[in-house]
Amino acid sequence: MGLKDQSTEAKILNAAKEVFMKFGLYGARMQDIADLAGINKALLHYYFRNKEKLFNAVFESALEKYFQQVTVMGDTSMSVEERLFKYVDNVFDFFEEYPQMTMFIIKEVSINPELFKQKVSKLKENKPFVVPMLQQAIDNKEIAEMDPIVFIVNLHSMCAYPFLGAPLFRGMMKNNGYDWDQVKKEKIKDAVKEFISFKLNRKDV
Amino acid sequence: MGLKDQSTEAKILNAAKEVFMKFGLYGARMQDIADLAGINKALLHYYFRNKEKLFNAVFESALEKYFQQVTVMGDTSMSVEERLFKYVDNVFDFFEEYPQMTMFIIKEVSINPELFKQKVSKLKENKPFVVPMLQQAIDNKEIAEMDPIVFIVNLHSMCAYPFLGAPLFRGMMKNNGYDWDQVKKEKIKDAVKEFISFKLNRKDV
DNA sequence: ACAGAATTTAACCATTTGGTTAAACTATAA
DNA sequence: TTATAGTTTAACCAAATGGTTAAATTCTGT
Repeated sequence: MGLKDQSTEAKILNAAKEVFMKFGLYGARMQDIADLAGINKALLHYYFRNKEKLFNAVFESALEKYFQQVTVMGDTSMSVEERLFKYVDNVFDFFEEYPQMTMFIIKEVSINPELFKQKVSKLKENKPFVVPMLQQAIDNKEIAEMDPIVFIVNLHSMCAYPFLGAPLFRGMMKNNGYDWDQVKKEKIKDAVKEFISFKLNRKDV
Repeated sequence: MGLKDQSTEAKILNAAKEVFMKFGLYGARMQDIADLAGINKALLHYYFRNKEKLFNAVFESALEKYFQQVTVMGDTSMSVEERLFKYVDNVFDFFEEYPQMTMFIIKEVSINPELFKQKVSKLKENKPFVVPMLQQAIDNKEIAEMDPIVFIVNLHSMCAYPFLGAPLFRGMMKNNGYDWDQVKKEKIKDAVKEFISFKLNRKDV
């Protein structure tokens, strides 16, 4: 590609991201993407030969961003608890910025599981995943006994679902006089951290 | 409608449910629904005049089933903890049977928030929602102090996300030699119940 | 048996959709 | 200036898609 053509290609990718995330591969319309990018269809096909290629570009970028931000946990100088707190902060920041991305990835992988096999393999390789860190801390008696997989899934659930289910929660709470996005921002994260402390420090097993 | 024509209409609805849940309103193809139901397009339009009407039938039925099963909690003869355990059992059963339904409802409401306003109002009216029960138990000092909304959202997150994110979890765990659906079935529910006990019984606040 | 309703089908139709083409415009480097 | 590569557009095209029509078949009660 050229040098200063940042603009048009970026506009296309941003528009495509928005439309694909909302409607998925089959539901998305190339015309809508072109309109949103402020160009016409032919130019769209000039940059990305077809729908599939454009979708792949969007999906890969989404997946990369997702795994990049959702596996970061601070450095080894911190305690396990601090690192998990940091992890939660990262996950929340990510969902705040890209609330639809998780849903998008899940949906598309669910429709076409091949996507996962093809795209994720290369990403996960060199990532310091959370589970080994926990297992090591457990072995060292730094933290309480637990199943690290179950724990990390619980943790991730408590972070992710408030954003995924936001359209429902918003509707349900509005009727009861609550503002869901307010509750989410102010209270959920604290509750998650409380859960972490509980699980790491409990003495009985 | 007729009397014994259960069959065709039911076949259509089942097929439509499957296709709409997978691809959403815009992504779904009427031809695919007809094929899956084993009939042709014209018959499809004979039963449901158009795509929108068919979608509404599916969506309403999904929403109804969802709220029906996800608000049931056993009777008042049980303790709060028992009722919440029962609630978790119900939620798990529901997700086991209709793993895609939550995602479907969230997605469609997210695309068209009007859907929620229109369809949910009538359903939520006469349902004994979880929050008031908790608030009352807190007031009576039966259970520990807590924010019932945050609690119920945490709880629901821990139940729902393992099913919603299953396509991702499956992929990620398979590489590490775990079987996600096994883990989910055997361990997650127990962890959720443990969480309930922790929150209800803790003395420090 | 038979009239009328419900059910089913094949053949169509108009619009939408993904994609192409060829021509025009713009920057740029020699 | 001018040849060249990169960029943009309007006009098209074939296939897919939602939807219709009219005729044929099956079911129903009388």
